[in-house]
Amino acid sequence: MGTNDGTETGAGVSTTRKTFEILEALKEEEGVTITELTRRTDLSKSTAYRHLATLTDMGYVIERDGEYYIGFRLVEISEQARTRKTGYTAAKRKVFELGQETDERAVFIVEEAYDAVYVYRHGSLTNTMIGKRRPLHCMASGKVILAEWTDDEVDAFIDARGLDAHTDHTITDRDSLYAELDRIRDRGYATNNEEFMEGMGGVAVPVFTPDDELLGALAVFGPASRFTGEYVHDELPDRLRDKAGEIRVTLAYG
Amino acid sequence: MGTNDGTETGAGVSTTRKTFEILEALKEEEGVTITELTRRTDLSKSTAYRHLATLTDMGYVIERDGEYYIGFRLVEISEQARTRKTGYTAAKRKVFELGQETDERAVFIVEEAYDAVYVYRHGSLTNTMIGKRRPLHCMASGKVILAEWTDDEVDAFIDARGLDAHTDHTITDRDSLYAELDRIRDRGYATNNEEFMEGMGGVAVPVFTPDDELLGALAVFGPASRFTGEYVHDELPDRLRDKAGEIRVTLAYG
DNA sequence: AACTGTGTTTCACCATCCGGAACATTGATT
DNA sequence: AATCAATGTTCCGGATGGTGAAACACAGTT
Repeated sequence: MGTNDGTETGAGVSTTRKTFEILEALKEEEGVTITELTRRTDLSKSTAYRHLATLTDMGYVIERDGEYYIGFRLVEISEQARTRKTGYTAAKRKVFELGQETDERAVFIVEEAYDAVYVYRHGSLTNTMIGKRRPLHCMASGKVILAEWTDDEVDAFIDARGLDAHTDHTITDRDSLYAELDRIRDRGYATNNEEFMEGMGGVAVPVFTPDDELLGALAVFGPASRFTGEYVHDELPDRLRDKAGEIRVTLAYG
Repeated sequence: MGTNDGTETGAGVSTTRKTFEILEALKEEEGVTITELTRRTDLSKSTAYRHLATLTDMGYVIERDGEYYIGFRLVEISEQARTRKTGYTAAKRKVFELGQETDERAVFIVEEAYDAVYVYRHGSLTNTMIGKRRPLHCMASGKVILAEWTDDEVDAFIDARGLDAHTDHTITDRDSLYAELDRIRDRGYATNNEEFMEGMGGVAVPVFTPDDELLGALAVFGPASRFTGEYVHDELPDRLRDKAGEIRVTLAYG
């Protein structure tokens, strides 16, 4: 209500915002000292100190040699999101199998608040990526999810988030997106033609529960040079569909 | 300061405590409604409402059909803990290999604030367990970590947390624990003889970085009936040691 | 010994968090 | 339809307690 200038203040508890401002700052670095934190955020030193004291006291933040880290107690809370639906944990195993069998990076992705969120991942050395959020319209997984929505829902998404270009190949207008979604509904799988990042390709299929509720998307991705022809249009979609089906079966029968 | 009765209030930001009281409550259930939350916590309805509004606005909590859930944005933060050290992510892969090769439940465990914390896990259908905390003195993994500590450090742990009995087999006195730790240092691995839960056995080895810093522990566990004889004293320790060594090598050379 | 950069503590002010109660809304029951 | 119960939402005065500036303590450096 009233003027809505610049930064959306949002209603509610501003102290809580400060707390999470600190946690987000701790997330970025390996280990942060108090004064470094005051530099990065616009909190006063005593405020940062008091908040950190509270967080370490509760165990959500760990202090060692004057440096502060995110503690594992937060993992305990956040795991609720990843294990909420039994389908998610079923997908975890399939992601690993996919990664091993195809030798590509494999992920299970879910939509939340109009973002594609990495829930499980396999492949490559680093597995930083989990929890990261990507725009729906320029990911194979995101498009495969959008393809399951009604036109109204897709419209609402476009209105809320827009269709920003990430590369020259990104779909940036409404009609092209609708055409693409139709093609995806036809084929049963989506591809990513360097739409999010130059040189990166991918394939994705939707994952359904036994009662046909959309659970998320299984996807593999890698260098666009390799993701061409029947590999990307036959072999991978088949394999992905198999795994998605296995998740469904797992959910139906123990 | 002053009277320190019952619940340790601790110093700091009490609003933040309320926020996490809510998050912890959301963690327990599949989806919580506001009034249910006020029942479970001793927060007034308007307070709960205001906090939830803030948290959903920031994206840490998701609201659907009047029910509130932990959001994936918390995962993004907490992953910092799990990917902080490259050794952790190296361990992730080895845990999975262990699980597949041995067909037992395999875990990578780390010590934090005198608790054994599950960081990665493989095996069995549910993978709820990640982030969970266990007492150090009655887990194979915990004892293997204690065995790397100095006597003073172990004493401090005992003074702080005690040696509570979880089963008839739990080590509950200081001298027995010291004897056990000596045996572990000798052998290079620890076993769990139904010390945490009746009928459950396990084996663990320490994981070191290239510069001999203790990273955590690799462990497998399962029914005590199967965890006997040379399986638990030769085969599994050998296999675990191999994997721990591979983590070390991975850290040393890409 | 002076100095710079830390972490820690104190303190008075006033922002803002709180809880009760009123209001809105939904859905069930008669 | 109308009543009722249960829940979500908003409002508001009041005091709780979070806040920033500044003082203090401490370490390492020049």
